[in-house]
Amino acid sequence: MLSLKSKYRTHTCGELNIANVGEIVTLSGWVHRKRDHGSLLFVDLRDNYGITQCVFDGGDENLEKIRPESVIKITGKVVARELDAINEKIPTGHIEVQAQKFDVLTNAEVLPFQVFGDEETSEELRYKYRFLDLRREKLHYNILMRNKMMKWLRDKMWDLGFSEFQTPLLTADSPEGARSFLVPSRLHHGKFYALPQAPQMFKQMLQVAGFDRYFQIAPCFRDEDLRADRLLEFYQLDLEMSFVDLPDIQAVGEIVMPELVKTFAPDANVYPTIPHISYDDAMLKYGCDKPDLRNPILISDVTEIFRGSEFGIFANAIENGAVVRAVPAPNSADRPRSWFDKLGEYATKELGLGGLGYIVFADEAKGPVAKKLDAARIAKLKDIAGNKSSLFFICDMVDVAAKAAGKLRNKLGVDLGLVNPRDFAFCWVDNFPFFEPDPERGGAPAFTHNPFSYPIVDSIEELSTRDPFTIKAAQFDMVLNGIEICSGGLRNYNPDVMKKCFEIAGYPLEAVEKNFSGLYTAFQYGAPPHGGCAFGIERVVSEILGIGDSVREIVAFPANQRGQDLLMGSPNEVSEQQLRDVHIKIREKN
RNA sequence: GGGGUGUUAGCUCAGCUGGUUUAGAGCGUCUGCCUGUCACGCAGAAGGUCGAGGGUUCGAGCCCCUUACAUCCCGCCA
Repeated sequence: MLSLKSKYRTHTCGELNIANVGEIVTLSGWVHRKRDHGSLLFVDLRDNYGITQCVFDGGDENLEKIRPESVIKITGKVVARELDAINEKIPTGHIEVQAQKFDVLTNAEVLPFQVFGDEETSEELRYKYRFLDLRREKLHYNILMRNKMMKWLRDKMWDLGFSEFQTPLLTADSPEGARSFLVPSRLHHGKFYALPQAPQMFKQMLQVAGFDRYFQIAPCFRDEDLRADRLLEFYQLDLEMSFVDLPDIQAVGEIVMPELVKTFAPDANVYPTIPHISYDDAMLKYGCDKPDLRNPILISDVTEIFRGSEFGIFANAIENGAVVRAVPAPNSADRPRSWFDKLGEYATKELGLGGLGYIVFADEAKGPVAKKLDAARIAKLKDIAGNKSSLFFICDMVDVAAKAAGKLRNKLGVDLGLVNPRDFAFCWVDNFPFFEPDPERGGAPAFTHNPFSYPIVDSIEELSTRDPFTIKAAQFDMVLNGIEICSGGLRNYNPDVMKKCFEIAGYPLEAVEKNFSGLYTAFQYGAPPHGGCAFGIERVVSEILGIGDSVREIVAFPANQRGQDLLMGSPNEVSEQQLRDVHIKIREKN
């Protein structure tokens, strides 16, 4: 490693210990904290590597005036602390530097918020002064951990035999998926580049070019509204492989992801197996396509139990095509009435349901729903719930009921303390439908995922003749603790199959050539069967660091929720000349 | 595009049913004191258009309307 010594320091603020006692050292760093005792003054000096206490015996008027976060250089002698003065909280706590002289390198103004401590501050202020925010212990640590994980992932991919590539950032807009960021072209009047939503077509092209195994830690851009778990620009561990089947691709995730978690979260309890769950099963049992397997609650379909029952609201709705989903709440029978009322309020307010029926199984079945049901039906429901538990019912059309049940399942998991945050449960979700009904086109088939994935059929004949809604995609997601961390699959590398798929999805044949011309052309000249996937770096890293959804906590310079960078002032206006150069005229706001 | 929540000192927040004179607290800042602190301590001071505008009222930080901004969610998206 390159030496950290310079004219500013002989050591860092994190390395001095009892072995250095007696040495004359020079340290440089930020004034983390001052404790002024008059003619005795303590300064905690901080740099990237740690904190060292420096003592000024006799005081110093100039130093007393130095504000926190000023940068100073101190020279002095390392001395052992008295036994009762040792600070076990920091690695340098057995020594201190008896300062002999100091220089102020730069002064700090009064701070907009404190670097020391962990007082909460608004995002607005934190982003405006991100350089201060990044000095704070937690964020500084997060960023460094992210660095380490990136290197680990890169090394791992090399070790697994992948080659690393870079692909263009100024590329062509493609019609699928999210909205692209556009960059106007100066040389080509009225034309635009698009920033890639993912290097999808390039990585497939590299397969056609015969590179066999590709990876890239790729920047991706999507011009969509933001959330806590979404960024305008984010990174994917993107990979693609030739001559593979689904398990060959998934093997990468099976090897890399659990090991990454174990390496960087030594206290983690990583579940030993990674189950495969079909999309249909996930929607039924977990009420979403990204189940959190740490939560033991399983949703059941109880439509048949309520069909023809005395509970008229449900029975009638079932006759009109609704389903009933049951969400058990283990060991909740002795919860007070208010607990159930609050969940009812959650169901109507947050989930938009008409109400939330439930039965409490405390030896007897209790609640308004139970009164309307006969003993046989009650017994079946009790089998699902278990004694000392309660069972919540959601009755609606299948999609609505499934999703609402999923949200209730998540809420119950948290409320009942069933989810351990240091557990890490991976799963694969697969067997996605290839087509879904498009309501805007009268329920005609449309691509469910992207048009790149391969339909699971044996022949073009089968593709042509089968009910399109029964066809599954060679496509999978990897899910960690209820977070979708990866999406991938086998690609549609066969031009004839591709054309047929577009035809079923209602596109004219020319659309294939127009929208995917590069790739479509490439496939005319011998394309290997190939597939791959991409892991969302920020999501994985934030989950490992235990900061959950808030993906911006591991990005050094994130945009705020409105896509602005308050520190650099982006997006900003440009000069008339710059607009002219790229042939742009700003429209009136409409 | 829609909805929830919020906006009071530099920061984090309290402020009751609309009525205690000068709107409070902690942290920070400034001044003074302090030789063993490590969230140092003690004494004092400065610091507020209560987001903005309008309305109701004898009286508004508090109620109503408009608006701006922030944040979270839905749509959208990975």
